[in-house]
Amino acid sequence: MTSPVRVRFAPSPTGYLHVGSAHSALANWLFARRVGGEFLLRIEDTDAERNRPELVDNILEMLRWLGLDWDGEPIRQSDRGELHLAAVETLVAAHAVYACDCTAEDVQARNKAAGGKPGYDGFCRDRGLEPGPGRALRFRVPDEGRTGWDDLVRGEMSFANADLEDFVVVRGNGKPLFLLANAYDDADMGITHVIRGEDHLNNTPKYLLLQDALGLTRPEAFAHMPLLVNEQRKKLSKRRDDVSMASYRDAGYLPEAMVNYLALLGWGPPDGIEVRPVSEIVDLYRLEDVNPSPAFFDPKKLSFVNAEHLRALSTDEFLARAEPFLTRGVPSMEALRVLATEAQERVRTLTEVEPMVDFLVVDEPEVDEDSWTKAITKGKQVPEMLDASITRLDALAADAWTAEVVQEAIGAAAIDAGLVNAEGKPQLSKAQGPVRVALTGRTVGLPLWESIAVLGRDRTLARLRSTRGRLG
RNA sequence: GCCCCCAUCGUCCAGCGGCCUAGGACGCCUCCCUUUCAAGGAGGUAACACGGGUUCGAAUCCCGUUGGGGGUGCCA
Repeated sequence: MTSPVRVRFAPSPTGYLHVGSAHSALANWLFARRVGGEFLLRIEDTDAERNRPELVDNILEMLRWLGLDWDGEPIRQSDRGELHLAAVETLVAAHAVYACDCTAEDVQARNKAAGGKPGYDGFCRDRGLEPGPGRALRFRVPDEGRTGWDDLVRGEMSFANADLEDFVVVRGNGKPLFLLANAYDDADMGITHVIRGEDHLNNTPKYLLLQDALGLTRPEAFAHMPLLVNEQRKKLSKRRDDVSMASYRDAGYLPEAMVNYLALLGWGPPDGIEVRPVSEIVDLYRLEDVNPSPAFFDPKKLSFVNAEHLRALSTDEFLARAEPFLTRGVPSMEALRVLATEAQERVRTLTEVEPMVDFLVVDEPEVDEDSWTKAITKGKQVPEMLDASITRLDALAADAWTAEVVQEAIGAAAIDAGLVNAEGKPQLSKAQGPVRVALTGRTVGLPLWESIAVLGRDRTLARLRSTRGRLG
């Protein structure tokens, strides 16, 4: 009987949660949820210099937003200092580490003299220095043999010990380093599968050697996830790529769409259906099926996936999600509901809802210059069309103001204005241009008749007259 | 430099020795539908990096080359 699965996401609060870390977190979460294991959170905040506590809040907030719920309380690595120190004692007692007082400059100078090879040269290995202030502790890496592991994504992996340098485990100030804290905590917390980014691949043999030296149980397996890269094929970096999760949330992306898209990076469902509920992805996702090559984070496809999820929402749900993005005012729910399904079909992000419905809440529509040029300045029979529209619509009773009636009126106006085709039918395509710009300020938007119906008789006529007035 | 990883359309994924004249998706292009824009429908564009093996047979296995990336901290 194998032990129950337990995985962890171990972010370091040195930056906001970005799509790359979220991708790793997701792989952990999907794995744990499918097999009924535990998904733990461990904040790796041992570097006091670079830690920003407020970033922990951001990381937790974004994980919650994505729906990647974790089990138990987040563990702070900084609370585990004593355990790490005890582990250091074990290493010292076992002679697995030795003291070293070389400075980085010393090492570099010797390397230069020796032919320019970077890395530690083992200078202090046999000097028998006593551990003490200012002296780092280095791990005595075996000269021979290989250290390997089972990698769910990449198969059997192994490194020659001879290629590993004697890495530092404890700083000169007595503070244990990431490698030690990480390897120790994973074992101590009973982590069975270590799922992380490929950038940790080179750390893994050191990690394993450390656990061996401490007499700890190694994880059953690892999974080194493909890196997410930008269009230059470089690892996504928070510095140059603006990939913070919060910025996507604020740009109107749905968390389920983000999760869906992230899952598609390095993996594809067996039935080829890419856009689907997260619950289905939980059932289908397999680390064994993850493609090990780096994947480009494609905003265009994210956009498509988001649009699909947006359309799958019920009207009420769509409105609820869109509401926080209506910063210029929220039209009445009755008004919104009429246009909601139309808007839902057209937007790719929630931020795109506002420009489609803001004509309902502003006093005067903001006129888009290009739209004005296109439909008014360069339009045909514009004054005639506006005049005819005003006449026809003004003739309608307020209680007969429906999309159907409005459509008929505009059609009649088009005929009045001479906008007819060979068969004498109104050219609605041309006729609606000036009217749309007069009412919404733009040439593109939601279906006009419905928009007019919702805008109401008074405002519609007022805007048409105002625009007609501008033409002189 | 050294170590390591990766290598199928522009992008993501499928393919795990014959079903491949390589499939799906995004993007892009054309057409249809149409009150604008979308959505939808129908088409189209486009890839196995290269060279050696292994095999009756290779996109699939092995080796090399090339290319890309990651690591190489008393950061995580």
